[in-house]
Amino acid sequence: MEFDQAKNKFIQTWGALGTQWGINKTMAQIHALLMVSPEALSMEDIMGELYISRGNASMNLRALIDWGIIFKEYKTGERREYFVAESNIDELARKIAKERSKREIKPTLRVLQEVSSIEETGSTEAAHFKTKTAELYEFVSRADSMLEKITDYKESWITKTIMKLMK
Amino acid sequence: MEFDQAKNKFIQTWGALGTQWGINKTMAQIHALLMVSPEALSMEDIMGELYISRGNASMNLRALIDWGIIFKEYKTGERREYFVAESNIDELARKIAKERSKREIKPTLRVLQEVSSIEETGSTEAAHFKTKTAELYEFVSRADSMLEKITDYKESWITKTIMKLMK
DNA sequence: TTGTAATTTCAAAAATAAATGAAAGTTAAA
DNA sequence: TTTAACTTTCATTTATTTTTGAAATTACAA
Repeated sequence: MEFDQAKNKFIQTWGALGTQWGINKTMAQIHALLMVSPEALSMEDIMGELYISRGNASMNLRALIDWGIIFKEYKTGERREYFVAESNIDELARKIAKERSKREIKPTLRVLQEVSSIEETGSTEAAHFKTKTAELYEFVSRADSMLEKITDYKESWITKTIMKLMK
Repeated sequence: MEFDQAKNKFIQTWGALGTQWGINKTMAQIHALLMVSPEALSMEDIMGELYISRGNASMNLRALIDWGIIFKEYKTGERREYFVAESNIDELARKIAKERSKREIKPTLRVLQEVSSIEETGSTEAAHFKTKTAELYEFVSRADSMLEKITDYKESWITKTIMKLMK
C-alpha cells in the first residue's frame, strides 16, 4: 500500500470508530490527521486535507482543544494558528477517559442515585426498580473508580495494569 | 420523587447515555425498561410504555438479542413472545465489552496493522506515520487484552480487578 | 391444513446531527 | 487608527440516522 492510501485509510477508519463511540466524524478525522502529521498544521491545511469547510474545521478544532487532546501553536512572525496533537498515546487515552467520565458517567451516577432513592411503597414493581437501579449505581460507580485508579498511574498505565492483573 | 417519574427519568437517562456511546436511543430505552421490569414484557407492552412503533420495537429487540443482553421467553399456551433482560449486571457489562471489542476494536486493529506496515520510503512524513500508527496499534492491542483479562473473571470482575490494583 | 395472531421487513417520512459559507468579530502589523 | 489576515458564529442547507406503518411473512392454536 502507498503512503497516501494508508494515510487516507487511517483517517477514514479513525473517523468511523469515532462515530461508533459517539464522537463526530470530522472531530475524529482532524485528530487522526494531526496525530500522523510530523508538523503542526494550520486550519487552512486541515481544510485542504480533509475537504471540509472553514466553519466545520473551526468548531471541531475548538472541541478537540476543549477535550485537551490537541494544542495551539504559534510560529514567530506568523499570525495564523497551528495545531498539534497530544503526542503521548497514554496521555491521550487518559484525557479521553477523564473527560468522558466527567461528562457522561458522573451525571448518570447522579441520576441513578436519585432514582434509586424513591420512597418505599408497597408495590413489587417499585421495589424491584429500587433494587435494580441501586445495583446499577453500585456497578457504574465501581467501574468509574476502577478507571480512575487505572488512569491515575500517569505513565504507561496499560502496562502497569496488566502487570498487576497477571499476579 | 414518585415511582413513575423515577422510572421515566431512568429510561430517558439510559437512552441519552446510549446515544453518547453510539447506541441508538430506543435500543437503550428498551433495555432500560426490561432491566427494571420484574416481569417479562411483550412487544405490545414495550410499544405501549415507550410510545414507539411496532417496527421500531421489533428491530431493536432483535438487535438487543444479537448483543446477547436480552432473551426471549415463551409462556405456555400463549402465542406471543416475551422478553427479559440479562439480570446479572456483571454479565451484562461483560457481554457489551466483548461485543464492542469484536465489532469495533478488532477491525480497527486490523487496519492499524495494515497501515503501519507500508514500505519504508525516504520521506519523513511516511516514517512518522509508520511510527505513530504502530504505537497506536500497540496501545489499542494492549488495552483490548487488558479488557479481555478483566472481563474473563466471569464473576464480580470489577471487585476482583480493584482488589488486584490496590496491592 | 387453515385462519389468524404475532412478527418481520423495508420503502418512505420524520427527526436529528453535521456541514456549509458568508457575515460578524478579533487581532496585530503597518 | 486603519487595514487586512485570520477566526468564530450561526442561520441555512445537506447528510445521516431513526422511526413509522402497512404489506409480507411466519408460526401456532384450532
